Amino acid sequence: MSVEPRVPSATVAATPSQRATAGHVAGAAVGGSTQRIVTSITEAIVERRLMPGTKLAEQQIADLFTVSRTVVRQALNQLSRDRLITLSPARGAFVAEPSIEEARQVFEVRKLIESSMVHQLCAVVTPQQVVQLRQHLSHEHEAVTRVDVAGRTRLLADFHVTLARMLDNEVLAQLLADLLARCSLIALMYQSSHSAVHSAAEHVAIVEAIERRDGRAAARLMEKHLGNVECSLQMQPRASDLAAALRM
Amino acid sequence: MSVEPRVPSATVAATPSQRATAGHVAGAAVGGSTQRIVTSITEAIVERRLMPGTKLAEQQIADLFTVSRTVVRQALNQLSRDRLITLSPARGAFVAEPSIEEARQVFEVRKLIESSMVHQLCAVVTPQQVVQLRQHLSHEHEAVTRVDVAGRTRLLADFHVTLARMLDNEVLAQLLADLLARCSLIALMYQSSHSAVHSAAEHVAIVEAIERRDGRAAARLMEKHLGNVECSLQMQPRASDLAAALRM
DNA sequence: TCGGTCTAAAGTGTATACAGTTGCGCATAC
DNA sequence: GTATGCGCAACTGTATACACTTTAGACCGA
Repeated sequence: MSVEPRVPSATVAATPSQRATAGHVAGAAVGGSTQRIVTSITEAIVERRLMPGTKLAEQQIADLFTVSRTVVRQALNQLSRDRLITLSPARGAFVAEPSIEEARQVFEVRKLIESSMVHQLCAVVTPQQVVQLRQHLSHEHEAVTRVDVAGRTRLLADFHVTLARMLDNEVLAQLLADLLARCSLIALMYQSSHSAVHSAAEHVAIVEAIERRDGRAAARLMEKHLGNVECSLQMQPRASDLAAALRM
Repeated sequence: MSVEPRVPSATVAATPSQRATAGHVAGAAVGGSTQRIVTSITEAIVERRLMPGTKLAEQQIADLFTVSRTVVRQALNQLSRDRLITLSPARGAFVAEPSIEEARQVFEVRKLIESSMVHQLCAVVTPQQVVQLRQHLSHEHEAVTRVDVAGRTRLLADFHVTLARMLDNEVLAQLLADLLARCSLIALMYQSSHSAVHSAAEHVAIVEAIERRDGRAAARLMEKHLGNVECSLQMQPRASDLAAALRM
C-alpha cells in the first residue's frame, strides 16, 4: 500500500469531489492538512493504488503525513461520509467495497438525475455553452487517442459535472460530483469494460442533441449512455467478493 | 439557546458541572456519543431552538453533553457536511444561514429529482404501497387537525422520503433525506407561509395520481407542489440577512 | 468624544496520553 | 493433528495538554 503525501499542485487527477470551493469550508479543512490527506487517499483509491478492502491504519497514515492521529481521524471521517471508506467500530477504516446492489442504485439515481438534467439544459443552453461543450469533447478525444488513461478518466467524469454546472446550480453539481466519486470506486471494483472510446462517442451524441435543443433525445441518450456503462460492469460476485463474504 | 442532551432514559438535566473528576468512564459507549450530539443539535436547529447564525462553542457543548471537545468536534464536522452548520476557520461553528440563491438551487434539485421519482414510481407501484401511502396521508391529516406542529412537520417531510424508499433505492432515499434537512433550515429561515393544510392536500393529489398510475400527472403535481412551497418562502433579504451581510 | 493600539481572556487546532477492545499467536489438552 | 483457551501486542476511542489565533476591553492620544 502506498499513499504518498504528494504536495497539492501537480496532481493530475483532481478528484471529482473537490469540495472546499471558496465560501464553504468543508469539514475541518482548517489546517489544510486534513484536506491534503483526504485528497491523497481519494486519489490513491481512484487510481487503484489502494484496493477495496485494504485496511487504513491511523498511526501508519499519521506517520506518512507527519501529523497526529487526530488529523487523520478527521480525514477518515470525511472519507467515510463520501462512502469511499467504511468505518468499522473499534476495528478501523477500510477502503469501501460497494455491493452490486449499491452499484445498481447509484446508477439508477444517476439516470434519474442526469436525464432530467440534460432535458432541462436543452431549454436554456446558450451558444457559448455549446462551444464549451464542444471544446470539452475535443479534449476527451485528444486524451483518448493519446491513451492518457488518467486524463481521459477525469475528463469523462468531468463531462457530467460540466453539464450540471451549466444549469447554474452548484448544489446539483456537488451532488453529482459525489455520485461520480462513488462511481469511480464501483467502476474499478467491477472492472468496467466500457471503453473510453464508447463513452466519448456517446458524449458526442448527447452534445449534438443538446445543440439541436432536442430535450427528449438528449434525455434518452443520457439514460442509454449510463445504462451502457452500468451493463459493462462485470456484476457477478467475483473472487474478491466471495472472499469478502466468507470472511464475515 | 438550549441544546439539551436528552438522553434516552430519563436522565433529565444532568447538571453540567459534574465532569470535575474526569474518570475515564466512557470507554464502553463507542461512537454513540458523537451521533447523539449530532441528533440533538439537528433537532434543535430544525425545531428552531437554535436560530441561524448562532455560535456553537465547542467547550460549551462539551460541558452540556459531558464529553470532551474531541467528540464535539467530530459531531460538528458531520453537521457541516450536512450543511446545517458552517465552520469558520479558527473562529468556530455557526448555525448555517442558507442564502436565497442556495434555497433556489435546493428546490430546483428537489423538483428535478422528485418529479422524475414519482413518474417512475407510477410504473412500479404495488397495491400494498398505495395502501401504505394512504395510511401516511391519514396520519398527516390527523397531525394537521390536532395542530401537532412537530409531528406534522416531520410527517410532511417523511412523505417525500417514503416515496423514495418505494423505489427500493436506499441511495436515493438518503440523498433526499439530506436535501430535506437543508430544506427545514431554509423553511424556518425564510418563514414559510405555505400552510401545512395546503401541503397535505397537495400530497393527497399526488397519491391519487400515483394510484391512477398517471406518471405525467404525478410528476406535474409534485413539481407544482414544490414550486408552491418555494414560492411561499419570503425570499426578500430580511433584516437578519442584512445584518448578516453587513457583519462581513 | 472618537479612534487606535495594546493586552489579556477565550477559543480553536493539533499533539499526546491513557483506557478499553480486538485480534493474533502460542501453549496446552484431547 | 486439531481444537480450545489464555495472554500479549496493536490499535481504536476519548480525554487532556499545549500552542496559536481571534476577540473584546482597557488605556492612551488626538
